[in-house]
Amino acid sequence: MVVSFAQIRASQDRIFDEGCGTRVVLDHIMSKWGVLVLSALSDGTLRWGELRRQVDGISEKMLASTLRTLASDGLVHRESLPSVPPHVEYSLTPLGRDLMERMLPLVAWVADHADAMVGRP
Amino acid sequence: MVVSFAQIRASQDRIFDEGCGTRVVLDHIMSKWGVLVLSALSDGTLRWGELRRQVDGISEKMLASTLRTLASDGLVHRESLPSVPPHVEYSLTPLGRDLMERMLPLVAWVADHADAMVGRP
DNA sequence: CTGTATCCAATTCGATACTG
DNA sequence: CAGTATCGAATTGGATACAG
Repeated sequence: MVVSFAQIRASQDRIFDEGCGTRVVLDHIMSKWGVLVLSALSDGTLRWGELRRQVDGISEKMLASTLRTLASDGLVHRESLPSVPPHVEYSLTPLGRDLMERMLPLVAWVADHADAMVGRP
Repeated sequence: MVVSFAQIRASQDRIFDEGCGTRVVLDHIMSKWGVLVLSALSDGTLRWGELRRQVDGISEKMLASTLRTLASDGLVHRESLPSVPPHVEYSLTPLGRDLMERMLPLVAWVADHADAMVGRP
């Protein structure tokens, strides 16, 4: 198990340089909306409208853009059912579930400690 | 151990609403530069100039702003040694180390998988 | 060495309106 | 229902210069 940042850096040269894959993916999943969309989907499949309601404050533009990014990263699966009216479902891919196994403990920690942290002098 | 997003949500009402403490802290630590600064500090104390070199691409403005935010959240400790020329050291607080215990596994996962993810069709 | 101040460019983002 | 298109506002961010 990796426990130090030095170990992570050692695993590959220049792994945290600007524009490298690691930085790009970090920007996607650690973005304002990325975390929330991924977290919402970690409970199971959701439709477009359900996602929009669960992720408080997200605009349609940002939801569409976030979903496209996460899907192209292979973290989110989009399934369009051929019906009228349209019915589209979003879910985590196996890769996405693997990621959320690491992310949820972090989100849980923040939820636990946030109120003691904000507004400090 | 919390494993589902539903459990996290259940722990407090409206915990993921816009403007709530959880969202504010998430924005700080999951920000573009927040992750990288915290990661760099997780290896130990660093001076201003060392941080600037280790976090590739960060501007002085963003480094200053990121450090102020993380310090006011109680995650980073700033120690100014009274010498000429000035010598200032930054390190994680116990709270910051606690956080990084959850964040480093996530960063390590991304470093491992990023190159297989970016540039997918 | 460790920052702060200022200006300006780039990007993000939200509201609104509209389509299949 | 599930998006796309467009616009302008707001925010972010970098370069530079400078101060303690």
